[in-house]
Amino acid sequence: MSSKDTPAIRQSKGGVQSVERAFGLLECIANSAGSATLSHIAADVNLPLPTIHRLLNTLVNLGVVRQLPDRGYALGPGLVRLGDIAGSQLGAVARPYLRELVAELGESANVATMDGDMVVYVDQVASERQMRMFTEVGRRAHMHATGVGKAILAGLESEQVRHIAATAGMPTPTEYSIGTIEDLEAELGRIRERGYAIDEQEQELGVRCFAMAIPDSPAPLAISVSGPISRVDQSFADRAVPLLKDAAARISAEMQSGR
Amino acid sequence: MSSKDTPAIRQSKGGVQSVERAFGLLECIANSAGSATLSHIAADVNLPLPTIHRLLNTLVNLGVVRQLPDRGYALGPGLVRLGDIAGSQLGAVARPYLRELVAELGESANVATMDGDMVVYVDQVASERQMRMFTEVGRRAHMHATGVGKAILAGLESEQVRHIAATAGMPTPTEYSIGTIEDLEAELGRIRERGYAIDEQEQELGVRCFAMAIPDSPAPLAISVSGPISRVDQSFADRAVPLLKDAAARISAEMQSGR
DNA sequence: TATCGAGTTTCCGTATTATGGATAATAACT
DNA sequence: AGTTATTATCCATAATACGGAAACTCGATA
Repeated sequence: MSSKDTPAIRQSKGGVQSVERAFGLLECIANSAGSATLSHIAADVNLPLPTIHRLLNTLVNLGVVRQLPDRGYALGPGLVRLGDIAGSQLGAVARPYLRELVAELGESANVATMDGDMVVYVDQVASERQMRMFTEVGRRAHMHATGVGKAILAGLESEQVRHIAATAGMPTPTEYSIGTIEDLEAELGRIRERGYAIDEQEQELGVRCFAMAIPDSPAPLAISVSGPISRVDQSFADRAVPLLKDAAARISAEMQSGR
Repeated sequence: MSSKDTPAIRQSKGGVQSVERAFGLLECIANSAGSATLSHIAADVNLPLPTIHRLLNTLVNLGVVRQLPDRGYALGPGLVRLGDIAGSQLGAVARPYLRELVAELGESANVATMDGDMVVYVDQVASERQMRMFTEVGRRAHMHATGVGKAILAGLESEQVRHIAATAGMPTPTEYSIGTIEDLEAELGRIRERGYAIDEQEQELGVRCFAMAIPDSPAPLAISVSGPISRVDQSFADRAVPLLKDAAARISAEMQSGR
């Protein structure tokens, strides 16, 4: 698991050193499932102990890191709050359009963004149906195995796609999931051609999903509608695709205008 | 809305200045719904423009802040990731105990923490039932209107409770919700006496919930089980309360030991 | 229970690093 | 086009974070 890839701490030219280091520590703790001890952290990031200790103290005072009774460090509730707000703000623009989609199509709609090498669902409007698709907000999933993920990947360079697949791996949650880079690239080609992605029971058996990337968004973003294959069929697609396209364009426009 | 309370940026003795400032900026952006412009931020936190600009640049490079086409700043996807991990790590300790609760009681179980003046659900184990309680992980709710919230409030000072109620407000989602500080304090008294909180259709009609705070946890934490009033009745309570109590104690113990 | 050692925390002189006034560039407004 | 408000860049200054060394704490071992 712990690959050599640990990028230590990236020092960009005009950046504030201590801030970059602080987030490096957060990343490090995030990667060490549960808690991380001071020396454990010191082994990952390449910094002297006193420096790490001082930074961590600052973060503890800020509430973004908490120190356990055994002196280990873990991410704190302050981050939950910020992350939650960040997610809702990302999703806020899309929310009304998702509502429209749900109202017109009767199936759940989602927005997701790419973070690192995975997709994170940032908002969802659930359908009123009894049996409905449910995706936890904040949930992370592999890009190649989701509609939104593939839609986003289709907008990236081939090189970047390969890098993502390499670092995140390509597990196959179902027998329909894409398992090789070759298959993925072929699929991305089809997506670029037709303008939207289909998740054909690749994430979960019995679930079909139509997804589309938001063009020119500040952060990579995609929307989708999904539901059981019995309801989400060809005639559903005929209705859904134009609506998705329209929604994506309007969300994009609203994002450009800044507000 | 914009009260004088803006604490600017707290400079604690042994803290790293730039890191504290950086998180001050994040807080500021979080409070300004949507985007915040450079000068808008400068008005809130009391810092010269170049300093803010440099810090923001650093944060943008780190991916925790994104800059919109209109040059406004908003929280970025990096925070979604960190917040998500922070939440799941907080919940990770509780997860196995939640599973036990669900297995024994057949209803959904939750963990929530307090962040600022609201509760945030950090994890949930859903029951297998068709009709089940569903709470989105990461969702925030008012303290006074939820079982977990009231359980946490019952462990705080009266003064702090009043402060929270004042800042967050006391909306009443249902006709059963608590609407005044007086009623809330009386209810908290009852909770302290009996040792657990009941949410009696206060959050959503038809839903009853039993909640208990985790004693001596590093961050305020509470667990709960909830379901439709038809199933979650007195006999359910008789079975649930001892189990809740036991689970809370064991989670507490595990948290103390650090791991 | 005494001794040891890994891991953690505090101290403080140093120079590296962030700082912010001044200025230039850019966008918004009239 | 002229003007103002806002944002971005420079760079000399000293304040700030830095990290070597040493004290301390805790847990393990004899």
